[in-house]
Amino acid sequence: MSRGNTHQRIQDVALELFVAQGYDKTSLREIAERLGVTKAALYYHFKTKEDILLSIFDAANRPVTELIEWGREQPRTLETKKEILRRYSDVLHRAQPLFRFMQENQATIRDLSLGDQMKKRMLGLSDLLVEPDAALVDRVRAATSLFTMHAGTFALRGLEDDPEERREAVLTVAHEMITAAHHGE
Amino acid sequence: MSRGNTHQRIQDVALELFVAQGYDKTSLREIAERLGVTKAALYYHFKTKEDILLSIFDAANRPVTELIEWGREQPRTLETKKEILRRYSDVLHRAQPLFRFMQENQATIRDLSLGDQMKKRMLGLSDLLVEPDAALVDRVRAATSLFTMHAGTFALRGLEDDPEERREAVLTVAHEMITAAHHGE
Amino acid sequence: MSRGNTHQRIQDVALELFVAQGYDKTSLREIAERLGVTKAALYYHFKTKEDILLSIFDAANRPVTELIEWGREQPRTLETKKEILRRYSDVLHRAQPLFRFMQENQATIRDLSLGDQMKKRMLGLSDLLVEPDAALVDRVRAATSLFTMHAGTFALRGLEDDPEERREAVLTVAHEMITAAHHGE
Amino acid sequence: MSRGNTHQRIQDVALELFVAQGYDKTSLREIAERLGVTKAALYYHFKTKEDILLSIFDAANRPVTELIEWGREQPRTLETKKEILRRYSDVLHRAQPLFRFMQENQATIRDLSLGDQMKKRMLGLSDLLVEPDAALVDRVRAATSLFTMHAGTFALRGLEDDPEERREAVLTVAHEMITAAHHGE
DNA sequence: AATGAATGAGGATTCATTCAT
DNA sequence: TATGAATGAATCCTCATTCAT
Repeated sequence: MSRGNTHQRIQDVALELFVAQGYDKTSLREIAERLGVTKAALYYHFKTKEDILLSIFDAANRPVTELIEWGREQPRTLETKKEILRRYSDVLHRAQPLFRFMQENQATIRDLSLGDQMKKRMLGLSDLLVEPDAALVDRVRAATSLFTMHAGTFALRGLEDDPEERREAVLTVAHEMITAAHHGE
Repeated sequence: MSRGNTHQRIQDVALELFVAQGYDKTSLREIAERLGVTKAALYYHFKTKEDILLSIFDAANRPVTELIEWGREQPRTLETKKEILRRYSDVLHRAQPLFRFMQENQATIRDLSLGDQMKKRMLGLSDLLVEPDAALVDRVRAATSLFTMHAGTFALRGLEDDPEERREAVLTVAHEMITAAHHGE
Repeated sequence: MSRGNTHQRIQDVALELFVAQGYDKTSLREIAERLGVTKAALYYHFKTKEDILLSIFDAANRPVTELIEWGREQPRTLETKKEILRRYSDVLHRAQPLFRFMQENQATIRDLSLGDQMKKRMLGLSDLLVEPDAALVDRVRAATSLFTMHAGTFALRGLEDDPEERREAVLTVAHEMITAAHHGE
Repeated sequence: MSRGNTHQRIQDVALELFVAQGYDKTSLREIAERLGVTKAALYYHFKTKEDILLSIFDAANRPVTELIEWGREQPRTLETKKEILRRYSDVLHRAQPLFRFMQENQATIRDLSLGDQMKKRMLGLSDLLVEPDAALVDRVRAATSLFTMHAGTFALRGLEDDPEERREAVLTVAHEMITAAHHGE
């Protein structure tokens, strides 16, 4: 029953606590206690606290990477762009906790090497949505279509609706933005 | 010239460091050292570390409060809404460091009583931009117009342009969103 | 009664424990407990554990530095060399614990920046005792005269005598060596 | 080819690291990693960390024991004493790393039961070089002749010469000391 | 002959905070 | 208006060691 799943469990509990309290305010003691293991056990599985976080990221980042790769092979039509946003919406919703964590702990992430990784990923996505030499307004539109989806997933929880409905609304707005950006070109 | 302005200087240095490294990773020792005073001196001026942060917020929040109050007295026309976004853009740019800090330290802010304050402020603004019973899409549009401006101020720094130009582009896009939201109603 | 003498007391107790158990095996907890203070108190007075050690060295190294300076201004006669050894013997006996510590913790000292310091000091002394271009045997003799005194102070405690007598015997032998080295030149 | 020689390899790597970094600062993890095995594997071959060190000593100590035994059977002439120093020089140079380790980690060795062992060995050697009831100066001379050789092997590396030449010079000086001690009797 | 998983004890260090002066 | 001295609690991390497999 202890078949290498401790590794997993650490990641799960860690993410849970990181999301609930922030990375800095979550101590390894806490993680260990929740798991019913010693702090030292964590260090058997991960070299550092940062390492735990990185490993979680790696797992959750794969879908985004795949999405970017997929996008690169598509024709750069409006329909493609919409599909990308659709898929990104999916990814976001599937790994909600992680993305919420990223949104709320930017300061921490910045100095954790993750900063660059994330920036690159975002730029990679952006590049699929507008030509780099597009008009400034259009580039803002494209970026905004992405941000809308992030914001819509985490920050708009005030609009206490059926989450699925909200998700669709957000996607609609994002599509509008990308459509405008596309025609601007 | 050093008459009671230590209070000020503490706030300034603190904000600077909070922005640069995050709240959690900034220690009182650091702040004190930069100022050439003792940690204990900080405690003469502020009751706790959190207090320093709160005092900074209070100062920077007044403009937003004023904006909301002003908005409440205006007719709810599209032109008013645009003006609100224009003014909010101003506020954002004038207090950039603080808002950037808020953006990057959401996790910290959340448990610091500031969370609620901020949420209320955002909702206050939102309420000026859409009726609470508007269609979901329109509410998303309104929220997005605000988020766009936040994102545009901090996160879009990759689009290395003349900042003034960028600010205008962002405002343009925000205006588009609020216009759409307004007509949807 | 708490007049800045804690700094002193820390150095004293630390040296005592470092000598008795070695640097690595002496924990800050131990030092603090012996002093009836908190570990944190140590950190108020010294930046790191290494810092405590360094501060002790600085204090004890001054006499050696002075001796070297004095030696540089003397004529390079045999009598001068003997006087140097005599004075060095004094220094050694006055700061016995520290020198014993150095002798027994060379491995530790090596990576603690102290290594170089010590090497330089020994070479400085050596240079007063032989010309750098003297015959190899004579250089060995000079070096040995110094080592004899170190060994004689700490390692020869087996020869359970009156320490003062032993010290004189050691000095005699050292003098013989330096005499031989001097005539060899 | 990997038949039971792991035992050996552990000793080799351990000594190498002990010499390079000191006993305390060398962890079993490090040793294991260098060997490409698990820490647990070390425990298959040795009961404790200390055990590894002891086993290394045992191997290297035999020659000294043999030298002492040989010395006991010889007539106590000056020539014998010189020969003992000559042979000791050999032993020292053959097991340089180990002896260097002992020199630099005396503090550690002291509490590791090795302390007594070493002390006895040194006294055993000493006893071959002077009568226990000789004049104090002569006993100091004898002890010094031994220390010279230790110092000459490790600490005099500053005198960057041909090592073989240096070794001879050191032996010459040691011989002088023992000669003086012999005639003093 | 060796591994994978874990532990318990302890290490140095940092932090926000307090209080007498 | 500040400082000097100190604390208590917590932090991340490392280590030698164990044991079932």
